Amino acid sequence: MKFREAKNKFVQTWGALGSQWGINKTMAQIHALLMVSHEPVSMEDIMEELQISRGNASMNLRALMDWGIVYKEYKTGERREYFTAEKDLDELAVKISKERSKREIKPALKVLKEVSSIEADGTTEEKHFIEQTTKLYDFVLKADNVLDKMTEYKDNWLAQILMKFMK
Amino acid sequence: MKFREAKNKFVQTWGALGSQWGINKTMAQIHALLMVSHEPVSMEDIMEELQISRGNASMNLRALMDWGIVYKEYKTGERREYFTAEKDLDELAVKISKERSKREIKPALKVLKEVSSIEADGTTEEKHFIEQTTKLYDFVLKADNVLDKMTEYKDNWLAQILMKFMK
DNA sequence: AATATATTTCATTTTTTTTTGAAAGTTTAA
DNA sequence: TTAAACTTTCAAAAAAAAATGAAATATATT
Repeated sequence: MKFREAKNKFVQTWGALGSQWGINKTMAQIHALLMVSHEPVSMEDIMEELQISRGNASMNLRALMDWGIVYKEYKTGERREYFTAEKDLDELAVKISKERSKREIKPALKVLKEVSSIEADGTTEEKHFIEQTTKLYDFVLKADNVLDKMTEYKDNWLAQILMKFMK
Repeated sequence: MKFREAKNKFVQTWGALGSQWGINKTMAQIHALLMVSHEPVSMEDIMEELQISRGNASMNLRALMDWGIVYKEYKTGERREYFTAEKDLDELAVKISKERSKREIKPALKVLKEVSSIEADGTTEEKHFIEQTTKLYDFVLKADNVLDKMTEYKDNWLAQILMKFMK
């Protein structure tokens, strides 16, 4: 396999993986492209490589920057904007975790709290509903916290030991 | 908030959360419905509650069973089939993790291995590509393993300590 | 200020994903 | 074997999501 082929395969695979996890294909592909680029890439280059429109490139780059995993760069003497991806994978994981927690998990937790707090009228049906949604709330909260701590302490000694332990 | 309203809100929220994570809305809604039902539910009931077609219900129930998080049950003397969800949340998490790993992470790892194994020709561009995809491979592999171990030992002493530590 | 270069926005189109529903298939029982 | 009760399948339709492209906007240069 040659470089061009490998690069293309990587971009396609990363795009497909994104789709499966609820991230739009092009957004994941742009990210993939920037991740393996050794120097900043212009919007023109991205459009060319991925064969996508200007509007599409613009919108997905904006989304990636909102996620905090792609940065804009300016080259002196050039008007054109360039882009780079966060290349530190620990940092990338932290940012993705934080964003997904903020955008999706936290709001879901709020709803779980609400619906598990209704007054029980005594029927088995309602009691079971409350019990189950309460358990779910506790579980999701715990998972969210573990993830938070794992990313927070990603490179301190405790985490290192834990990681080794778990290998 | 009354029971009916709360139940509906929960089902809608779970459906939306599913969408955001690449699981089709109806599939997540059926799962939500079964999770909070104190007794087995028939396909007829699911169609009625979620206002969906027979084909849709059938296909998504099949998918949920393929994931191993919904079970079929037979009531003696009845021909109709009933369904229940896995209600143990630890077990649920384990099954979802395992399936996603098998279906999505493992194949992605295979590709990462491939593309990071091309012959470098010496250009900075190619060297950077190989370096970055290799790092990504190692990272994804490590994350996949940590998740695997976490779910495997979910209720043994070591995990308990780790969990406490991380709280 | 006028021009040139570049980016963003968003109504419309295209693509992808999901849903429907009716025919085919299966199972149980008389 | 036939019929009744129920489930699955899948081509077609509908809905949802993503992409396009041209006008509007922004920014730098002369």
